[in-house]
Amino acid sequence: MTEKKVSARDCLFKRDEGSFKKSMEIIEQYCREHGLQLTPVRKKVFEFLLDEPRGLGAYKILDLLRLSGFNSQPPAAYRALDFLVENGFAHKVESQNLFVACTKPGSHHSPVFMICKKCDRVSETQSTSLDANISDSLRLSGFEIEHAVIEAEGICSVCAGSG
Amino acid sequence: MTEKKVSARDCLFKRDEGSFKKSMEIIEQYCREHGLQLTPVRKKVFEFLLDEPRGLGAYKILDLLRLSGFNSQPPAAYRALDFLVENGFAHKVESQNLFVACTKPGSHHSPVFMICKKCDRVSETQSTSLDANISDSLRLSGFEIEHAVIEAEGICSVCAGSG
DNA sequence: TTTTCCTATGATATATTATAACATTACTCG
DNA sequence: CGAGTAATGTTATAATATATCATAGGAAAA
Repeated sequence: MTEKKVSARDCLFKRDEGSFKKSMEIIEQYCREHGLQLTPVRKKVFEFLLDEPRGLGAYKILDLLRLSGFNSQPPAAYRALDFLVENGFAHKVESQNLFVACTKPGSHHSPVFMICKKCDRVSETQSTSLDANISDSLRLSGFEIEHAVIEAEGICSVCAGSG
Repeated sequence: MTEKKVSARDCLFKRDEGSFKKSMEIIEQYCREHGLQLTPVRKKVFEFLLDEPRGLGAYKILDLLRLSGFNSQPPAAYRALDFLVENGFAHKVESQNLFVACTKPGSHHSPVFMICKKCDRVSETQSTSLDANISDSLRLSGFEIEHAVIEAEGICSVCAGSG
């Protein structure tokens, strides 16, 4: 109950510089190709998200923007987030009111999240079979899915192993 | 785009008095058997939820409580909702910040919701196979699920049929 | 019965999350 | 240039949720 949380810094796997850079390059290219403006604020917010595997709340992002020299108000953060989410560069984790970088930016999909209660890390899986399963199940009942929110809370493999 | 929404009142299937009464009786019995206090506020809130298949926000519930003669403040509504959710009598729909009565009160489970964008109706399914599927998929990746949020947005069969 | 304890509620304040509305800037394109 | 547009700035406020301390009321212990 009073067990101490594993901080992101302590956590075993660390987002390597390689994948970070790659994500940024992917969305830069995607924006060029689709005529989207990856403005400084938007790019910065995406960087924040890439750098924080536990996800970030909108107001935390606002703080970070200000620390980075932007003199922003709440709408600025939400607008940047709207842009990133609409274009498939980020997701909102509904059960936590928190935003994460997409691991497969630019592809529109209904992601599946695993949220670890110990280290707070949010992992996204591209669970095609899972999606298909849900779609099929609900479609049987006559429901036409446009978007699915699937968020599992529990203990990630790293924390389970170390606990 | 500008299509008019189907109001709950117009909607085809209507919660019949029978199931309403049954749900209330079920939780009354459950509370008796488990030594839980189904106080007036808690009971009233459950009634509100039973009566609104589109779900209710906490502050809407607060309004209804006041209309019913309770002189309540926000914590009163949230406490009643906490009680109902903790004991499996209601659920929170995370993607909508909204609460619904459970269709299988008293059984702890991870429900699956279908939220219709046209009529706003929230339907709960007891998708055991679906749950199992998700659990299996994620467990394969070493994640131990404690709770799953599964919420599908789309068009329900009634609205699809009439549209 | 009086005291104690626990649960629920009352009451006040404030935190957190999110959006509305209108003004301004800056760039493109005719 | 001038009009149109996309993005951002700015102010205000809405909507959702919780912390904290006070009070009440009933059951159980003394």
